[in-house]
Order: sequence, then structure tokens, then C-alpha cells
Amino acid sequence: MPELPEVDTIVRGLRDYVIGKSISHIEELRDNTVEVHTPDDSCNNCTITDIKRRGKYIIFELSNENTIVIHLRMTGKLVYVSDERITPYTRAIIRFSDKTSLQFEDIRTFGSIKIFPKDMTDPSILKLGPEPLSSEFNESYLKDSLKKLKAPIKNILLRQDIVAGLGNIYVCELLYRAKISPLKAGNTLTNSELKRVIEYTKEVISEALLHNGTSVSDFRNVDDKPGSFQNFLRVYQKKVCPLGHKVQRIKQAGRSTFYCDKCQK
DNA sequence: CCATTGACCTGAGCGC
DNA sequence: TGCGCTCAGGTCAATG
Repeated sequence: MPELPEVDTIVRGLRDYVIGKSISHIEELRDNTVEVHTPDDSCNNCTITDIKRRGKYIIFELSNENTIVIHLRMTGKLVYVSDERITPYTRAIIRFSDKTSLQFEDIRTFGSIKIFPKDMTDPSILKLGPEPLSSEFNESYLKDSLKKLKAPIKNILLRQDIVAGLGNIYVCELLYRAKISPLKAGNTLTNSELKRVIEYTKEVISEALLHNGTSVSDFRNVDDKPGSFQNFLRVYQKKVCPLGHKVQRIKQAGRSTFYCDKCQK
């Protein structure tokens, strides 16, 4: 389901609800949803001190210095409730001492909750590239990263080790704004094109953050409110681009790419 | 090292 | 109504 702006929206929502809460225990309703990497059940009776995001990962910091790392993958959701509401897709429940809870719902079951001890984290987090809005994600970094990559730029920008947090929607959108064909090989981008990738990645992600993400099917914040960036999409799932040209739909690396072959060269 | 493909799961939507 | 196919916001392992 979510890319960086949606995950960030969820994290901001979570902060209001669960920072300071004491976890009584985590209940696993479906096997292989919760992975414990600590010697014992070490989030019981500890407090959530902070919630962070890295790429598309959600990180809960606990008073005993352990962390809970959550990845929602395609269909994961976190819903804060003060009553019991178990759905057929409730995979785990983080229960708080005040009887409220955070329900982890996930239709396709790709998502996960992992608990790590101090000084250890999810190995995939260590492999992540820079955050798209950071100064580290700049023209010279991108130029260097793309130097040896012949794959299409669309595929490269989906790689989390190149830049962390972009997904299918925002890569399609930023390439449209940058007027670059998604088929163009990474190592053939000109300096001007590299500059535009940086500029429009930052622009699209910033705008999506302001609109609390994109709800194309069922993305919801923890309080069940949808995002609104779907109203600003220019090519993703569109028939025509803003200039009235027919939008092309192709497959790249198994994913749909939407682009305009008149605007993007 | 790099690129591509399929696997992991379940549900929705479409054509027939 | 129902079957079969394709699609879905993501990542990882296996294979050239």
C-alpha cells in the first residue's frame, strides 16, 4: 500500500495517539506476522518513547531501548482503537495498558512486525539509500549511483538502496514532471536530467506529504482519514496527461508504468 | 556486480 | 452466477 508520504502520514498520526503508552503485550493472530529478535518478550510493560520513519519502515522506540520495526508492504494498515474490532485481516494487536490497542491489519500478509534489541535493527534498514528530501540526495550522489547502471531509470528509482521511500506511484509522477522517459537507461541521463530527477522527486514527495499521501484504493491514516494527493496525480492510472496526450501503460520489472511519450523523452 | 523474473498472498474487477 | 484471467501502493531470492 504505502510509499514514503503515506508511511510518514501514519507515523505522524501514531505519534499523537501512542507515544507515552505502555504496551502490555503484542498478540499475534496469524503465524509469521511478529518476529522476535530479542531473548524474551521484551516489549511487555514498556513505554513507547518515540516513533520514527526510515524509508518505508516504521520504528517504535521503547523505554527499554528495544525497537519495534513495522513494514506495511502492500496492504498493511495500523488502526488505533479503543474497543475490540477484530477483522478477518487482523494479523496482530499491540495492546496498551489503558485497554486501547493498535490493530495491524494486512489482507495480503506481506507486512511484518519485528522486535529488535538495543544496537540491532532490521538488516534491510541498513541497506537503505538516502532519504529523498535529505541534502544527501543530490545531483552528484545520483550521478555517481547511476554511472554503471544500464537498467531503465524507472526501475532504478524503485530501488530502496538507491533512494529510500519511493514507490510505483511517485516514481511515475516524478518522471512525468521531470519530462524523462521511464525507459531511459540510468547511465545515459544528462546533467540536466539528473538535476530534474532530484528537483521533482523532492517536489512530488513534499507535495504528497502536505496532502497526507495518496489514497488510490484504501490507504487510511491511523484515524481512518484518507489522503488527498490522488487529486493531483498527472499520469498514474490516468488515461490522458494534463496536456491531453494519451497516457501509455507498460510493464517494467513486473510493475505498471504510466507515462506520456510526448511529454517524456 | 548487474539485470530480470518469479514468489510471497488475498481480493477486486472484468470479459465471457 | 461463476469461472478464469489480470491487476494491486513492495521486497527478496534465485538465476543468467
